[in-house]
Amino acid sequence: MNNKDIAKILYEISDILEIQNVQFKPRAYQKAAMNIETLDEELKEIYKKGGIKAIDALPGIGESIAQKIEELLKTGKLKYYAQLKKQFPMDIAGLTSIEGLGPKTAAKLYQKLKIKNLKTLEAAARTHKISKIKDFGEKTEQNILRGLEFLKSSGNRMLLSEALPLAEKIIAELQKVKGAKKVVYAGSIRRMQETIGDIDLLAVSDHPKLIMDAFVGLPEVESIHSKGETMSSVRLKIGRDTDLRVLPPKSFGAALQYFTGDKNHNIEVRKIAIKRGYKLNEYGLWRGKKIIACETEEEIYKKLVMETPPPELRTASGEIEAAKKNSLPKLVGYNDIRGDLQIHSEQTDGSASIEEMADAARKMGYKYMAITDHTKSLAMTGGLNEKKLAQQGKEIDKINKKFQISNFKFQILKSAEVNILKDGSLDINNETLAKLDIVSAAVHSNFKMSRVEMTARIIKAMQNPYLNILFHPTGRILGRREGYQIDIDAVIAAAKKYGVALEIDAYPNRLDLRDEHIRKAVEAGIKLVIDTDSHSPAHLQFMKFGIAQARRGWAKKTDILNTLPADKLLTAFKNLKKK
DNA sequence: GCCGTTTTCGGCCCGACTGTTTTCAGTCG
Repeated sequence: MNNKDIAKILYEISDILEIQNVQFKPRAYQKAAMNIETLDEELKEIYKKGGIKAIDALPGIGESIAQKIEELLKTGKLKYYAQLKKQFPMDIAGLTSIEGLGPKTAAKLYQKLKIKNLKTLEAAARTHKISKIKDFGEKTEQNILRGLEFLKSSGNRMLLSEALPLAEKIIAELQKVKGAKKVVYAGSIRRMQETIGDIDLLAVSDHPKLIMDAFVGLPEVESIHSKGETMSSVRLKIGRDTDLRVLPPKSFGAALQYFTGDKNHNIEVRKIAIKRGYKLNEYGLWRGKKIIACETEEEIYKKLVMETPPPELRTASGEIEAAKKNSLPKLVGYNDIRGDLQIHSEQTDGSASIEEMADAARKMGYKYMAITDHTKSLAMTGGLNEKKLAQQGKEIDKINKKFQISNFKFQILKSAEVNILKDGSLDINNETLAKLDIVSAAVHSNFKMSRVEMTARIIKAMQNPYLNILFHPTGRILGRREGYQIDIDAVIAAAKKYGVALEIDAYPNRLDLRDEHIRKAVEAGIKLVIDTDSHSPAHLQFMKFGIAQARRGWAKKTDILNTLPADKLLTAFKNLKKK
């Protein structure tokens, strides 16, 4: 029984308690489930080490839920859950994945029509049995059928790199509407989360109706979920939902605050407001019937006696406590990066020449970049061997000389994405590695090793005296694969011991390290780099996603080595090795 | 059922929109 299984059961208990109109408990179970999902250690392990006490100590989990987890870990079953399930034996998670269908509706459908899952739901909707139940009608039935179609056609969430340009395009169209003073994105896009469910937009306008009409009439819109004076929700043709809120100009800051933080952040902030005798909603911070702050986010947070957390941090994971103590970190900025340390050329699997990539990097305002082609054991990319790496080095020397003559103040660093073999050795000899400016390495094969073996393999590679950076340390690909099993704490400890920096790979479907790993690395005091893993000039633009990832991991400028000028960067790598 | 800068007891975030009915429950973010 792993964390996912346990969380799923707790979510289901929450839903059933919700159906039974139990007060407060649903939220408690939901919170516990959410916290369990984000743990990076298995409850099984935590229990083995610290027993029920250690489980009880986890946030959102108290005596009662801890006991239930213990029962699940020991027996694989939970009596309390089985009892609840007897009354409501339907697939609640499946049924409630339909937009607009919640646990209570699922319960009614079960009680009236014995609907247990999506299959029986569809059959009932198609034969018009649903519209005949009391409290249900024609529209509800249609909405259920539409929801079923949507589920069949859509995948999970979209990448930030897909959502951001789409949001920007819609914003550009809405800004043309008469009376539109401001249109911005909020929600998970403003937090720069790695994946996005819905797009949340905010507009400020004195003519809300005009902008709402324009919004639901956009060519990208497929259908309208709801349309009101201040809020509308649509489904786009690409199968994604977008919500727009229109507010009076004065409420802009309050609305931005309200619609940026995730649910947990907002709950926490509103609690603080209540404690201080206020009420906080999307129109402002209220004392009684009087608004005392609303125009900017800063004045609202200030009235609550705290700093304004950067949007990327607003997930109730410590930023509120830090903001109260004025101890929020000064995060690495979107303009702090001076060079990109993972770039591929056409000599392996890139699409452009070294010089073309360098031109693109200079246009980004960088002072340097590293060419990191694959090495020989990655046969499918035509990986370079020792001889070809030496040749590439000579070519780089020539281009650098040319740049010097043109007074470009830009340097190409010699590097490589060296393969870590199954036994943890590198596939390029040390003599050749010694001649590179920076040595980076990554795992590209044998992904399915056990956690113990994979961790040992990577740590062995980190012991190589020439290794400077471990690229995309977990190997995960968003929407495709989990990543290999590693003990991230052990890898971080090894990074510290052997003077190796860890990469934050900015490629939109990698974003590897993950935010919580970055945070651990920062706390452990190890150094990081942010690279794009570019295979074409256009990919260099991905840097902002890597920086966002670093920010969500609480990384400061000083934690990120490629915020340094080239000479200091190379010295920093050397110094890491001396320790 | 959880939690603690009001608290080991008494609180627990907030509002808009829909659908189906006539005043609101359910859902969503």
